[in-house]
Amino acid sequence: MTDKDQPKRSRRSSGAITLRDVAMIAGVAPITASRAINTPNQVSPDVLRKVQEAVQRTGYVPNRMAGGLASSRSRLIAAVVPSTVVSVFMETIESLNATLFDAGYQLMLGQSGYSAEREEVLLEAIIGRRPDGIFLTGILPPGKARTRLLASGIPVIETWDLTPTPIDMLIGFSHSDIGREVAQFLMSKGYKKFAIVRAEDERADRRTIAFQETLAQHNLAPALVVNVGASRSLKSGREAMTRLLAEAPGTEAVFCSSDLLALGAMTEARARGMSVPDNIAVMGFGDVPFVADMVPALTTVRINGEKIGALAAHSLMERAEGREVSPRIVDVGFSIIERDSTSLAKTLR
Amino acid sequence: MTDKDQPKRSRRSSGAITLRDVAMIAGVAPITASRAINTPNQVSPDVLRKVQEAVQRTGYVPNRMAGGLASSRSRLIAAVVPSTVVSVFMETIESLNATLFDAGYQLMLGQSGYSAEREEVLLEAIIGRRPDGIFLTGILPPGKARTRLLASGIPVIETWDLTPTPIDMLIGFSHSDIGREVAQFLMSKGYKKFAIVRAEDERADRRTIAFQETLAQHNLAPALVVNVGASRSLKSGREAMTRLLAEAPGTEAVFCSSDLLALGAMTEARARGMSVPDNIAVMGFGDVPFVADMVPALTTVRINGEKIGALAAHSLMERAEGREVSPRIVDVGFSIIERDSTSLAKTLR
DNA sequence: AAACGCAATGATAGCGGTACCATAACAAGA
DNA sequence: TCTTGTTATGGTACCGCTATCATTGCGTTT
Repeated sequence: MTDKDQPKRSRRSSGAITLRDVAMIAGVAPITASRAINTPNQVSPDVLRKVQEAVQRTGYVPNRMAGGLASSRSRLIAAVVPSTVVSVFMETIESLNATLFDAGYQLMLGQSGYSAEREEVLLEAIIGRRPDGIFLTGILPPGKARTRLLASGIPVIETWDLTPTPIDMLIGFSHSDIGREVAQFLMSKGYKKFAIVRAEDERADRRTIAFQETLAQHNLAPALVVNVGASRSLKSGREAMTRLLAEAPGTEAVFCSSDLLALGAMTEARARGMSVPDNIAVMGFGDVPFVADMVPALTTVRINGEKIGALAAHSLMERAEGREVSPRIVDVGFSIIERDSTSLAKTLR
Repeated sequence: MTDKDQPKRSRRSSGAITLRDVAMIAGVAPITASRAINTPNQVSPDVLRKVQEAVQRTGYVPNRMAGGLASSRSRLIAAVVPSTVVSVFMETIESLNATLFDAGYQLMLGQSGYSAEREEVLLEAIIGRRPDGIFLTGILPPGKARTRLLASGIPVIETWDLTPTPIDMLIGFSHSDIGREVAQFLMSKGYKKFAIVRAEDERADRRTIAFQETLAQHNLAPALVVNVGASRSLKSGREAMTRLLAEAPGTEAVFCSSDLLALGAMTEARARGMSVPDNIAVMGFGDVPFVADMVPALTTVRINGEKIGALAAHSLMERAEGREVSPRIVDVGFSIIERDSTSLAKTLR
């Protein structure tokens, strides 16, 4: 009796409670039950109560795949990050996800793994889900993936960078500005001999170039650049510092591509009996939460990842609901957080 | 002409290329085109070629919502994490996602934010998407959410803990074992006066209890326990160390609930002119990548998060494809990684 | 030659919702 | 009293794909 008491259910059915079941129990048409659930103020209080009771009793959970198919609104937003373990990106994802969730959207997560090839397959998989919006960490260079995305008509938001020609929307900041302002900041502290520890990354490239240009404008020698490749680990920072001290022992200040690299540089300096900042100043990028409380506290560049996430969520939802967003390009800027790792070295005072 | 040349397309259509379009161009029935795409060896080489050409020309991307609805297989896996910025969890998510993606599955990410209430809403939203599987960080206590999940019939995998009564499947390790073995390890190094720095968390609780029991079995005084509440930041670690040194100045070794807390404890100790491990030993939990290369390198408990993620992915996919998984409960264990922060203190030698 | 098996293709009917249009009941304005 | 408008409800036809069950054609078997 328990197994066969619903003879009308086709063998294709998933077996779960459907809107039809709820409607039947409530004694209304399926479409009315749908309205009671989605737009309660369009139905009479009596119907509302009956439907809610039926939902309670059955434990009905609407099938969003079906709803999405019927309405061409998936209430799904896709986000692409290079890696999920880099917390500087995940701060943004966390706030993106939280904002979306509160508005009834779900987040799909994709990892591009810093590879263009993988990113293309990923984007195809994403488009197949028909998300209402796509969040990209970084900007998408011209190519097949970009064309696909453009053709899909899905709202896209690129982040973490600035370009005059985004696919659609953009929330970011200028890496050139950062390079320039960091150089100016360090010069203003009295340093004159610089080094840069950087990862192999197009954005780090632009920061480096702007940094060097600024030095040149002030007639200072170019900074020694140590490229650590794809690795952004603390260990790479230590190795970079080792190379740096060998090649340019007189370096007074080091600008690192990430806080972790900076932490590595500081660790190596200390391991060699040097003091930060008394013998060498170190500056990071990202303002990972814990660098504020280390000794010495790290001077770094802070990006408001939370703001990027929340703004992106709102923009995407606006577009998903058919409204236009303006401006399409938002520069959220950055701030240099001055802490103890860049006090003017005693020996130079 | 460009706007009106498809008079048969209903105004409800999303306007995208559909399987029907591809089939028409290839000159076959929609169902044949579907087979050419999904099970190519079921069609003739001639049909296969024509369909592939049509897909190429149109840039067709199958609508997985429709496919999922028709087949009751969404090829979607949902993962729930307390927070996305805690890299110890994200290491698992990264490998889970990578494994799933290679097999054609997508990942949906939800943040429970350590709150039971929010988790319940989240699970309802997840069930609405009809994922083929659900990955949970931690185990779900009895309650409404657990009942719902059980009723949904969706394969569930709980992780990061061990219990004889999982909802469905479980991949984890024993926190009691950790507490015991860490105590034994530290005792074997010659330490006798201990402290524990812990977050407010049921799992930390079990580690603490086992730790204390082990001390008691060896007739040692119980460890001083400093509870830092919900915060797992470096700053909390520093504050905890401050309290600890005030309340139990003779402490020889500290076991911290996370690597970040351990890092904070070490920072504070150093800031007070103490040496780790010469004056006090510190041990962490999690083996975050960078603690191996700090000075001193941190002794910690390593969980193979990557393995948990990959195993979970395979188990969930097995179940999604209708096969059984055994055993249902897997203990992946843990390892104590001995580094420099727990060498026997000089003063005790 | 009849019967059978098998591979390739197609027709049909959903999956579980919502958009769109129709209808009924009743209040308000002319 | 007769429109007209408004509110609440329902009927129908899809959304874009796949499960299921034909059908066709052709080589094999006996």
